[in-house]
Amino acid sequence: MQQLEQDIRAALSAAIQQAFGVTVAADQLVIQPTRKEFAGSFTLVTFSLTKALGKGPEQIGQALGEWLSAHEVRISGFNVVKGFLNLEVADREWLRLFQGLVQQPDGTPVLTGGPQDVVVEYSSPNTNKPLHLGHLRNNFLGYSVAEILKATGATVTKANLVNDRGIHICKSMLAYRQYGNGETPQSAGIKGDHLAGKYYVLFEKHYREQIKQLEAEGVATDIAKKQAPLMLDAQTMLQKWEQGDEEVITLWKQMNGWVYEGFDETYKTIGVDFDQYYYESGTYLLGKERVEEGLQKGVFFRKENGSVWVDLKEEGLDEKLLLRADGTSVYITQDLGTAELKYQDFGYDLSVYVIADEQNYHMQVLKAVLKKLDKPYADAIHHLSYGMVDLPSGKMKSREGTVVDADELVREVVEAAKVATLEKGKIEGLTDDEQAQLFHTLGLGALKYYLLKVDPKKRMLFNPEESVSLEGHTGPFIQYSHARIAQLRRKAQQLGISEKADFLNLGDLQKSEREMIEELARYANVVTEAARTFSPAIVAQYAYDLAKAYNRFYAEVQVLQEPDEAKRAFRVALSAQTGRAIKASMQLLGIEVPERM
RNA sequence: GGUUGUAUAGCUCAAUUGGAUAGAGCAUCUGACUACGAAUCAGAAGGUUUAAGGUUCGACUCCUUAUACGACCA
Repeated sequence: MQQLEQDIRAALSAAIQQAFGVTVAADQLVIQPTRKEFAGSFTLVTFSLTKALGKGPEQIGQALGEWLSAHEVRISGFNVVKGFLNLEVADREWLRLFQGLVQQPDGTPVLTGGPQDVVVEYSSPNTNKPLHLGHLRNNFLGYSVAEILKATGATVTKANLVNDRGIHICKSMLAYRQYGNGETPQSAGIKGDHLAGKYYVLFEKHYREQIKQLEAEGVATDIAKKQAPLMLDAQTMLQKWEQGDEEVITLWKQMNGWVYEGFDETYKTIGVDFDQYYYESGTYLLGKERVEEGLQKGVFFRKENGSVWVDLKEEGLDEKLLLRADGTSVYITQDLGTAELKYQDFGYDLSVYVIADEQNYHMQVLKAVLKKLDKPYADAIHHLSYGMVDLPSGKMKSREGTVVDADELVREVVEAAKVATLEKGKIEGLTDDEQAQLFHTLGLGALKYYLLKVDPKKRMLFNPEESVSLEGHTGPFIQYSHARIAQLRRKAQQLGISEKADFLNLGDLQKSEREMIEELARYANVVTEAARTFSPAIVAQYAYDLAKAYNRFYAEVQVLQEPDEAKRAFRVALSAQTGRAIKASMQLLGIEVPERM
């Protein structure tokens, strides 16, 4: 397709030279896909040529159309509508293109000339509570972007930076020590991450009670928040942690260990993985070294109280704190360390951070600080900034208990898929294990597709009912098309129908056949664009377009009943190729496709 | 207060980056299973693209101002 467009551009450029004696570079021409309501596949916008050629847009279209029809065999027809020259590509050319696609092995990279060594950091949870809906968007985005970049031939490392230290973890630990009675995930029968979360909630509850009590005693709210005994205890615990207090460290290791087991289970269930883990406890010291480096280079400065700052006013940002007066690190300190470590480990030419857009400013600062330090990898950093997920009831707020838990949500979507699938009654003959696997594939397919089809940059609304829907613009709609193709191929095999034939001499194509080939031919463009813009939504839209086009084709023409042997083989092959394309696209989204459903 | 993002059909989202009559899904209405899987397909209806100006042959897209909602920085 890309090649075909290049050829058409070149031909148009030549046509302009011949017909008007003016030179216009091929890549300057404005070419776009022809809109559905007109005949043709490629459209030249001739408005932009009127000045250079000194003729009206319609006149130009007519002249170029005639020249191409006469001189370019691949153009079988044309029509001019106002300033648009619509070009029809010969069916034989489409078939040639199709044959090329069929012969391409699965997993052939789409070379884009983009970055080759990439690190994608995503998920990056705190260890004081379990994953929620917002994390799911992050995880699905990160996994998918990594897969998309891989599809362009890049070597991609998926990294997870675990925020395993800080005041929030101490809160869970403190509450556990006070109220836990030695409970463990095993003894309580709950996942480790949920157990930690339980004590975090417990801390918040008692903490709030203490604040209320202080307020009742006449203490001002902001002071009460700082002076509540639980908060003081948590801060003491954090200091002890930084000093390496044995008891605190032991408890910290124990609780984090539980949390990691819980996370691993969730990651496995939702089908994401990581090649490399980083822990903030292991990078914040390295970050402090970077701060020291900046002081020595004279790009950072120390205030009277001993705190370290960087002046980013020239970059359009403010002064930014890098290290507290007491020498303890802040978030950005650790990020400086992690960036350095990642570069040491992988020497990337692109480092993607999948982080919500509430941290846009923070990420700008990080990049600016690394530039101040003259780090070679500063420009390779890309913040994949995604919008937060809202509920119909508004923002998710842990304080108000409106957070949608990831594990629970996954259970619900799988259950919904199970109910719907059993209702359809099309899966007789599958074992219990196979059925369970299928429900999981469908439920997760629905959820992932729902979260990935929206442009990452945009804030999105999570509607629970729509997220488990199996009809319309959904994951299961696409999965269904794949299952139907798989069924068709099984039948074709039973009937001894070959998928191989000489496609080039089939004669005229049906409209739905031609459209199907055009869709299939777009794949490389789609991957290129998705990689360039870090947008799985583009792939999601494409997978839907494929399924939609196939369903139309399927309704309009007969495949197995087609009397002409060559056409029959072609349609089976077209179906098979569509199945491959759907599977490949969905894989880029991290979504499995079933053989039946 | 400063910086920044968003605003498209009743609802949720698109619009190939400045091109044709702004497209899908859901919801509503109509039609298609004794044809290869109806989780499907075909069709109807639904829009002053928040508002007002501006640039352009041409604006949902770019510029200015205003309004609403969000995020961040104090």
